Amino acid sequence: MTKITPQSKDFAQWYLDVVKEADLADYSKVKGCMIIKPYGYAIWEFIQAELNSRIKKAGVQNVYFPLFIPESLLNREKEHLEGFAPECAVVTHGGGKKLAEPLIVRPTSETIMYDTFSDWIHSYRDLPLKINQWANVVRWEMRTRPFLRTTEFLWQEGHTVHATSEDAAVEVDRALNMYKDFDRDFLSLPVLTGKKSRKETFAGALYTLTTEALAKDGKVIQAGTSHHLGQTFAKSFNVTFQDQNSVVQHAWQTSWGLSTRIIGTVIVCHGDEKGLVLPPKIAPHQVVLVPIFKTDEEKTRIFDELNGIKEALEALNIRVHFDERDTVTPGYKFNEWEVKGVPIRIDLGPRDLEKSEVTVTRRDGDKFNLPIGDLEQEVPYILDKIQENLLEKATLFLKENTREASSLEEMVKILDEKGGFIKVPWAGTDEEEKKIQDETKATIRIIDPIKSTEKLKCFFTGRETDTLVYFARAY
RNA sequence: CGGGGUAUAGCAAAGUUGGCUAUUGCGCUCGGUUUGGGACCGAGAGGCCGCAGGUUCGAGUCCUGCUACCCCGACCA
Repeated sequence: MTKITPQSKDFAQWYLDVVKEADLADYSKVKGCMIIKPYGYAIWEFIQAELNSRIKKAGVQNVYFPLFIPESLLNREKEHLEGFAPECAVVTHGGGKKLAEPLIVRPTSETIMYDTFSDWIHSYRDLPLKINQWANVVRWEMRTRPFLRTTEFLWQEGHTVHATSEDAAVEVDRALNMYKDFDRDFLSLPVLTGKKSRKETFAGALYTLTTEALAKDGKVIQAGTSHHLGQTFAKSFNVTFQDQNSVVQHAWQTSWGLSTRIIGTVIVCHGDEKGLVLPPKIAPHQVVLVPIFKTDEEKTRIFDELNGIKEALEALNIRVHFDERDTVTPGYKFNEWEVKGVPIRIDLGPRDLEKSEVTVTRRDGDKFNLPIGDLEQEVPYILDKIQENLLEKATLFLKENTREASSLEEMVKILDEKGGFIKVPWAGTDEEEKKIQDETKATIRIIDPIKSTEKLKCFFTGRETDTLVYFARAY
């Protein structure tokens, strides 16, 4: 593994090294597509399971819609089409024959779902409709990186339909807060949340809310989004209902999603010079046991002891892996599990055994000894501590790297030297935002939901404003 | 799609003005010694030198074309 820190200029290389050495994913034969390997997929399964349960608690049901979207359906909503058409994969042949109508491999499922919703929804009694699907989508991106941006990726997409704009807005907020809480509680990731600027809003949406995380190289990454779709799609797809007064109305819709990119986000936010660092809640192995011995007699005693520890910890629902391999040395194992980000390593050798102790190494810091008898009490506590500590460190990093600027020059200076978020008063137009992007590569990541109580001067135009925005360079 | 770069074993590389059986390290297999921070010795297996043409007695090496991938931009979750 290249010995570069996540803060260094070679961050891109460090990232690729971590993905490879931690055995998360491989390249495939198709450019931009990746093979998610067992260790990486296990992480995704923990993310899925937890988020799925939170989605269901919100009264949302799972469904599955087809991979293919008839071209005419995608064309139905103009803004949406313009946003996605350039990056669509299109199937023109099937069964050896040219198709009468090309099929789009879904880049997202609004169009195919909403065409069906128009059949499902007739009355206000059919609302709200809340569904979600776990699926793969394809977007023909020009530049890809494992997890952070791949041609095909996995995600969940939630889609809800409501009778009023207010009801839809509540759902948009709920989804955003679900992501925010999930990121914090489960992934130890603090995120900034707020509205996207018009330029960054989802194609066809009224407005887009987002969660933005800060990577260790000072760049920012969109981790999950929630869109208020207004009645745009409802009008294009005839999603209508009769209200209590027998009046036919267009419905109000939302969509929200979180993808495998979140794994990349965990890597760039928690990783260090030794490799991956996993929050315990998504670690495939929360504890790895490494035996150290010379003689067969020692091996027998140490294996017995470790098997006992494994059983005791597993009874507490802790995911334990006993590394029994005799083909590699303990030193090799130490490094391998560090690269793979395992939260706790427990070593047991003859010296420890004599004192009825084990050597415990925390991936996020200390190494210390513990009496074997204390493990059942201590290990769950240490796992919690690691989960908390990662959040604390990331929160501090986010705080330290969120700065203010009073001019464009000052913003660029900070971005060049340190990166991070730059909080500024803003009254610019879409064109002025584009101009800043062209000159500085920074975009408005979020508009602060909290308005200033006093009048401020826009850092770029000098115009009066009460709006604050966060600029950053993003992935 | 623009700019730059690279294609030699699973991975990383060397290969001189064209010359003999294509080399080295890591990894892999077998045997032995090891084992508290990526062990050591010995013996092996593994190659369409990216693809297609051309020049030549002779091409990994020179020429032409193609393709793929990587990096930097534009596009994006």
